Amino acid sequence: MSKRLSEQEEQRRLHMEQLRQAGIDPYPPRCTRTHTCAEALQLLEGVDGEETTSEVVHVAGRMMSKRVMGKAAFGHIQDGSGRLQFYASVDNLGEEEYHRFRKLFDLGDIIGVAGPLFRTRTGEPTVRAQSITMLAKSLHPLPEKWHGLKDVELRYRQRYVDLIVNEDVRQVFITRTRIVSALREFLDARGFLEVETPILQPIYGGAAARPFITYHNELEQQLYLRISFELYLKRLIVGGFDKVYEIGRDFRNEGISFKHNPEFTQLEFYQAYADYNDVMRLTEEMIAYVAQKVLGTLKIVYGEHEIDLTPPWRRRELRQALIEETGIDIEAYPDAESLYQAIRAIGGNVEPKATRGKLIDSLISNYLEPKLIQPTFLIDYPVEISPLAKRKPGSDTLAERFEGFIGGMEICNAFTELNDPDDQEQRFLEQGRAYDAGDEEAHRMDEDFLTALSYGMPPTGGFGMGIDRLTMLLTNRDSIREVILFPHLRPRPAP
RNA sequence: GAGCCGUUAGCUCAGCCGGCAGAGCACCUGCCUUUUAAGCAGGGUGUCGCGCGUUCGAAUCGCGCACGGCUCACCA
Repeated sequence: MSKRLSEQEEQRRLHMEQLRQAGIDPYPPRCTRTHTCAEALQLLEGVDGEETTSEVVHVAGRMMSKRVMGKAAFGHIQDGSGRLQFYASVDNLGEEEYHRFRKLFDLGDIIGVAGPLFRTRTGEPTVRAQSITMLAKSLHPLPEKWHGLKDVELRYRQRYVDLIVNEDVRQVFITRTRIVSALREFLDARGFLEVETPILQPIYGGAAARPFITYHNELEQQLYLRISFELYLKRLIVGGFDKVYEIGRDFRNEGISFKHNPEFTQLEFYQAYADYNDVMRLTEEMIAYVAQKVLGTLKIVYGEHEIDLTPPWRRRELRQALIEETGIDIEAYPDAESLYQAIRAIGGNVEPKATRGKLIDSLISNYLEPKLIQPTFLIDYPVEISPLAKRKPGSDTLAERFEGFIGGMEICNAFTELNDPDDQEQRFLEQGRAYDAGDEEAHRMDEDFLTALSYGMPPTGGFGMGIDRLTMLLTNRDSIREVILFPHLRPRPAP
């Protein structure tokens, strides 16, 4: 511990030492707490004037302010329920305890305050402290009380400090938890069974992404962190669970951006005897339910937009939407080369060696996605970029797939699941050829999954949604890092 | 991966056509028994991200590096 301490850190360590010399443990094992700050405030509800309640409350929390006026002082403590003012004075505490508080208790310390409640002459509910105890000494000064902590890097690296001083950040993460709860409520109420499937998988699949690779020593086996839950949840549909869902973490070894984190939280659900039309209806109902439950409204503000989540949402055929927005009819360009030329002709900047599927995807993300502010389902995607979706009846080229967009972001992806094992095998083989041709994100062959399908999977509708992005929408945040408690950053450089 | 911007006190930020390191909050000393961004008087506590260079002299100019942010690429 040769780390240089700042003046303020030295000061706090000195205060801690002085407490010890006075026989006070700066980190006592137990404390007395009878009320949270919010519960204490409730006690004064309906009590008029400066009347003092006779009941003594023991509250505890982090000291966030301290205003000393000679022989008396005010301060606030903050716990998980809120803030509460306390009043300390020589009269109530006695000389020794008052001066100990005044000199040795610093902003940020976790303290306990006990005493009756009263209102100050400005009406603020306040604990008249009969005792103030140290519960945990804080050895670092808190960020500035008025501007809070703004440095984005510090906010992410030391999220706990961010949470202490930035109330709006706290609220975002409380909202996030409520969103997840509301999703569970919605699905549980409809008979969905929540399950847990492997995170370590021998073959990754269910999405197009590069995986994280790891290794099990005992099994002498290479394993992948899952990029989706899809293939395992479908095995459960084969097994006879007609409605299943999972909420958990996916891992994709890809770039980081305002809407991408290497690990992110996904909801997937699968419903037997349903198709993508059923799933669309369920989706808009589910999002509306969550917004109503968490925000109390279906009209949300996202950046400069007001978004109305009221069902039904607009359905647009992907092909038609692309014609409207780019003039390009993808059906007229059956191969990568001709589509590439068409995109170049409208001034698009695309990779020359991209596959046709990737070209279509870049059209979607460059020309459609940013414009899809109000909730919209883009429906009927090309089969070649939908290797797990069932073909649309009467079409060789389209699959029964939709993606939901809100606020210019892709929120979810769903389809009528492909349950024909032979067709699925052919799709895997095509994907395998793409992989061999250099597409690292092409889907891998999964024999075990094919075996499962060959036992017979009922017609099924499936759905996947990024919960982080949904949280961004419902909390009006413009970066995924603002809704992930501990986003990934490069290691802090050595000092 | 590329371009642009940023990194100065514990925090929020000035200073940047080279010339003594600054403010507010926080902190320290003193005063103050109903304050709440308490107040009054005094005190600057610093590896100006790191390294190299230019210069009589670098927080300031140049180059390199690190970390972060934004945009783009990538992410069906």
